[in-house]
Amino acid sequence: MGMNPTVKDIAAKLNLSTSTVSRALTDHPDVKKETKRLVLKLARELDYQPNPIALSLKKNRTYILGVIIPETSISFFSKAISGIQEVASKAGYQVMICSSHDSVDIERQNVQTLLNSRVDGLIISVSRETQDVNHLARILDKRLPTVFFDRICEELQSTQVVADNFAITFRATEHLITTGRKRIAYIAGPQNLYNSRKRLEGYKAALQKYKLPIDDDLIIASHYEGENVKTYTDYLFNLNRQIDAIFAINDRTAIEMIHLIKQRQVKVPEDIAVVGFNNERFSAFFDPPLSSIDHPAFEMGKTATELLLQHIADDQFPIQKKVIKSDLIIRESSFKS
Amino acid sequence: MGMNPTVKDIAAKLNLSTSTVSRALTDHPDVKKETKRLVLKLARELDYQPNPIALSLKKNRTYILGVIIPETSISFFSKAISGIQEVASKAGYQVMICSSHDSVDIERQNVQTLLNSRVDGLIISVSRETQDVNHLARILDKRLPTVFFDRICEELQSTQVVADNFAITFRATEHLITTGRKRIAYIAGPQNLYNSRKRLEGYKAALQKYKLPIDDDLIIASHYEGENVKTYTDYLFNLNRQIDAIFAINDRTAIEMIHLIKQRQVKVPEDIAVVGFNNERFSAFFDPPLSSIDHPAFEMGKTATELLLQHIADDQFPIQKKVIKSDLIIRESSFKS
DNA sequence: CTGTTAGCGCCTTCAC
DNA sequence: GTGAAGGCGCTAACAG
Repeated sequence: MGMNPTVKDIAAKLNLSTSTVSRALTDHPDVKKETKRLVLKLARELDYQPNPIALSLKKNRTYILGVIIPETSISFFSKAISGIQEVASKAGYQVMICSSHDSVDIERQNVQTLLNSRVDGLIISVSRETQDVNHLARILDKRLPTVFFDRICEELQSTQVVADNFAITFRATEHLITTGRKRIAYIAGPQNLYNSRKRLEGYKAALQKYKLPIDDDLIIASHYEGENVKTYTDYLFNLNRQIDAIFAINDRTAIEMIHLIKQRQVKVPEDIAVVGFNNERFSAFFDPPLSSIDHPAFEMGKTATELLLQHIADDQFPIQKKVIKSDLIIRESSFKS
Repeated sequence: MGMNPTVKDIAAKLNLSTSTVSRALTDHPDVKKETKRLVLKLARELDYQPNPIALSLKKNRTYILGVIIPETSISFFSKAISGIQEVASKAGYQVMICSSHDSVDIERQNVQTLLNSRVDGLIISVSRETQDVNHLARILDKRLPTVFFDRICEELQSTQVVADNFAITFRATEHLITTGRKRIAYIAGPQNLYNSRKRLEGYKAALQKYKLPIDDDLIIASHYEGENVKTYTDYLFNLNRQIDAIFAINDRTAIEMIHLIKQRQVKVPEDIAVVGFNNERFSAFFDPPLSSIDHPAFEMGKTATELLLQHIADDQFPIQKKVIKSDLIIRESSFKS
């Protein structure tokens, strides 16, 4: 094994004490210029790197941030991770990521794992199953700096970073209404998730504003990644309610629905307008190009991390609720001029 | 701060020495049953968790695996990460991920960062820019267990996990040829990457087998994520070579090309057949559904990690080269029955 | 300016 | 069975 050199090794070769070497290495003023020069020279030659484990033990800080998200391979979260990494690494922090796979049980384990690892702070987006939040409350009790993002827990007093869920679905629904749609189906996410609730509220509020009826039959509570899309689609057509628009909780669902709608010889957007959510990289190239909502994943990750670092630096840093703006991208699936 | 209890704390409360407590906690045989019971009980009450930092310092192992990949948010790599995490966490390892953002300079930093963090092993997929591999050779010199996957370095003597790049492009090209295509354009990845080279070889070999000419004008060396797709497409049409098929290095490029081809009133697959690479989640729902190659990302991540863990457990474990099979998924963009 | 001592939390001889 | 001592690598307080 190419063992790493230690302060002791350097001290021995130079006939110095470890303290002097340590001081020279950390640029302490009380070291003779010549001594410092020698130490630094040898350190470079040996490719000395301070052992972060030893430093952690001493300083009781690991310079590691823990992240708990439902799934690394979901595009929203993988982009958020990019944002988290960017801010963290600039600040000299490492990141340790755990996926809950949308299971509370695994989420509980993740919390335990990261607490055991003595991370300096935590960034969390809760699982789809999370209702009981005791394991999360425990973190806050320990006063470990923590930021929730996207899938937050409203009942927990902590810093949060969310998208403008209500406003953006309101705006997208309004877009459908003002372009002449009247019976707009809504494929909702699981209603225990903060996001999904707020988004559904935005949809309903827009209908109300324009005095359109809220028809519960047209609201489908789906799972996250568009399972059973065929079932929903068949259901909507069998209703015989002459729906003229569909607003889906994610692009995956929207795209599969368009596929199924076209198979029925129904036209998009002429007969049915479709809007998705997430603005996936491919959505612009569909036929027709998919209107969607740009969910600011990268920026949410960045902001969450910035806030977390401030909490770590200052334990008096006040709790914050940050809202990141989403963007409605109108393409041909919802409106053809 | 909710300070974590230590062995010392438990020892003090029980009027025992730290050694005894330590022994009780690690289930050492030389401890009186009653003593052990008391220690375990108190440990549970205080929610004692051993400090992994201290353990690391002692054992000179961190139980952390380092991962260096080009970009967390590219779907292939985010799926590979899932596979890595799955195996690692089952074995009690944490994972520390760094993105090189396809830059050698950042990759060098990543190596340094992870070496400094004293990870127990390393999983690497090199950046697009990586030509000089000194920084990677250094890792092997240190005898740090390391596995390369997908984007490997052929010149480095180390364990590797790759897809059957040659075989699968050969097979896809053969599929195009046997369904009647003769002038097949190929959008290649950067040729310094192992994958891209092997794939291009597979394409050429298939043409040769069927005695079709290799026309360099039809081979375009692109970047990873389909930049300049419009330029390539215009170029191919302006060639006036009557191309009847396109094999693209990724689905993103394939899909955008189909979009552009359709705008020219040219039909897919009747006039031009298209095959992509990666089998993205959306590709089945395009119009027409995209033929693609299923690149076994998750499994490659799993396999790489399993091999790494074996290297860590046994430093005599011999170097391995594993090939994971890809799958050709034929949909309507390449063949309509 | 430099060295000695002590301690971060844990485990592992060695001694009784 | 149990305790005391020492050390993993580093730094900070205390002496000179």
